[in-house]
Amino acid sequence: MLPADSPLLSGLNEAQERAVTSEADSLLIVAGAGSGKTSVLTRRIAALIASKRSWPSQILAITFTNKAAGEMRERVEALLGDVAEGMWISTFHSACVRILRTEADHFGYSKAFTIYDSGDQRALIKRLIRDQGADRLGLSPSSVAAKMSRLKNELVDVDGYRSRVQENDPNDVAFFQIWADYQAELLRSQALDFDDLIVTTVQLLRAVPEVAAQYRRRFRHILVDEYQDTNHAQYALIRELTKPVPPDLVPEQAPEEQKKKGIPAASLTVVGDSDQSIYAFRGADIRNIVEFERDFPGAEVVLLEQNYRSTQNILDAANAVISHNFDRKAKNLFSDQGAGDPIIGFTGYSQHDEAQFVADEILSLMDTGYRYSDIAVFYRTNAQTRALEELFIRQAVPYRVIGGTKFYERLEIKDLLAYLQAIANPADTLAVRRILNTPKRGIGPATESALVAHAESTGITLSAALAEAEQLGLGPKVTGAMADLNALLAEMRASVERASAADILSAVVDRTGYRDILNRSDDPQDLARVENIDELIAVATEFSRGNQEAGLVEFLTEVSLVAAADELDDSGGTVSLMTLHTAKGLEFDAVFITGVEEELLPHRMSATEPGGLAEERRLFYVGMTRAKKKLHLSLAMSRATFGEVMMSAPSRFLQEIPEHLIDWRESGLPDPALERPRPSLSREPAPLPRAPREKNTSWANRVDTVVRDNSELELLAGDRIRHDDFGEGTVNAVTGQGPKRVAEVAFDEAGKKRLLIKIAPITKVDA
DNA sequence: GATCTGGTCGTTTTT
DNA sequence: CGACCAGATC
Repeated sequence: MLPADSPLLSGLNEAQERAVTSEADSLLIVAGAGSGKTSVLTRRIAALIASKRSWPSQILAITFTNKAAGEMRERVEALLGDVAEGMWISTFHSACVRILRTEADHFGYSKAFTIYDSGDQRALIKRLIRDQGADRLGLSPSSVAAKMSRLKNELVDVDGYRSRVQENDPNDVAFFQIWADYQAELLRSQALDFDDLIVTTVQLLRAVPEVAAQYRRRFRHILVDEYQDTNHAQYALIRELTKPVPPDLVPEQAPEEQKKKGIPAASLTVVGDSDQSIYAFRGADIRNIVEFERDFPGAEVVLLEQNYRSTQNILDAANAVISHNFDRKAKNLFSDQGAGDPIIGFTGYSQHDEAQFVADEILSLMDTGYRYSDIAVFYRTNAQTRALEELFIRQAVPYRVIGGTKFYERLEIKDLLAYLQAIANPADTLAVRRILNTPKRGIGPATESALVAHAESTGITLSAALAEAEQLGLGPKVTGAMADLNALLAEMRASVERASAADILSAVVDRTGYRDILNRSDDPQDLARVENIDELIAVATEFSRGNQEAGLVEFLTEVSLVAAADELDDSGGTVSLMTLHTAKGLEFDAVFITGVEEELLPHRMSATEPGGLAEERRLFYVGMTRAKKKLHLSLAMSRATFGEVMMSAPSRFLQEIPEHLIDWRESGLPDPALERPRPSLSREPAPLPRAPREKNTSWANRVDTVVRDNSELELLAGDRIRHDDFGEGTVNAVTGQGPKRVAEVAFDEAGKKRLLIKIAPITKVDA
């Protein structure tokens, strides 16, 4: 028991206090958006330790991202000091990797197994499809990957699927064969894909009772965040870990009483909100949370409804939207922060116009004391970043795209990581294949085939075949190239035990000449690649410094499992751009949700899926509830996709928000004759965009195809300039250096803008 | 074996 | 419109 005046309880409301102190064996915390869930979870962990109900090492907490795990650890440490040392706080995937590396010999894998990301997976499946000639059947890598993933999430493995194959469906037969080959290849390469990490852990716990007993005995308190987004395999994992240990499996060194009576099941706390379930497409099963009380009889349920994040206007709008999902438990978030500002709505003519609105609003937020890092822009699909980025660059809005084309997916990064993987795990066929001729050393497809054939016929790994390259009887040049590569790999492997990941990486970059080759290139893209390589080395150096005892394998694990949200950098002065999915669990003072249009949000693809519309609505709800003070909803009347301009209609979700909560803004009209858009579908037509304010010339944001370079243009505060789109204005200030010089201009009609001078379509006007 | 080019295809969402 | 791939050419 905690004393009533414990600092762990200070400032909590009654429900939160119950959630922190409950001693129930199973506890479900239904935590509405912004209800202080993270705080409750960290205090609950701290309370378990402070009240001596648990040692830190007996705690396993599962979070959705590595970043959330890191923050939770810090907060527990802030409450208790470094007793938090032995706790496991991590994502499902990281926890599984940790178990699997420790127990590798129980399932025939090396501790240094490779984790294949979706790119690796795709490449492998593609090769297998081609080998089988199954491409003509309409089997695409993505469809095969999706089907495999779906089955794995349901804990169906290749053997289990064998009896379910539709023999009269050639498609299914081919799929089965590809899947079987895929798993065989992964085993041969000592590799696991993302889904395998969970599945294999479940299988391990089920197959080896001694191992299961060991973890059940260790983890006495298990806490799972974002429980509404767990899939069946993750659910099964939790179930396995929360089973009691029978007396005969209690280890020798355990206390007498445990050996006599066995060890009871661990306590389980799950936190979730079915209104925020947005991952059904990757197997998340909302039933896991809905049926928690049935699965864990006697469970205590705590409902957190008070919101500490947003103003009441934002909550009213969000509540109104989500209430249109039937089949949900009624829940109404409330706040004591007052109504706050109205939500701002905007209808643009194009995505460029919409982007201009976002940029303008960001600028005016900055004037009222916001920092860039307080602001986020959300969208449904990654493709929507283009228009935003284009404009942000031109108008010098510092931004960062979270997720998107991930750093670790870039060609040069994948290449170098493949070296590291091949060094750590010589069996990794995919990695060895990738580096065979990267950088170019004259080992082409023919040589590769010969090498693979040699490996397969003699039953050795591709790495081992490389060491026997002279037996292939190829030309001296190719043979020499293979011998050189082999020597490099052998030398690096010999150093794995003593050298850090950063040292090995640097050695690879130097010895392969990878950087030198890029430096000699005249392609400007290659310059960026060199920078990426240096950044990778910096990441590795930082990792090695922060984790003294960790080596190459640990580094590779870390980079394999980074989540999009992990990239978030809240110290930096940048606006964050991300998908609505990535936004889950985050909060910002000011939020922009863009592209609130039919076909986009809800996305057209969701229309055909059962429950698709409801999930899109939850997605919109998640986005809205990220905002603390300012919420902006914007759309474009037309949107160019595939180079074709399509008209778009306002999202039906806008209809669901009470009119008085939104203050609609209006873009300048390019053509007064043009009918104004009405963000309303049927029912009462909402009196949306009102009459235009003053004449506003800021609509068009045409991409300038003329190569412009104003680097030499000298500008000073007070100068008058003319801009192709915005007309004339006065320069208020010039900041920045060289190509990054920025002019702050007050335009006579278009208002205040920031412009990247180098590329701005401006000329000086004589006063 | 490397590079170029024309054609195809595609956009949900992610660990 | 642009990324990516397969086949043709040097």
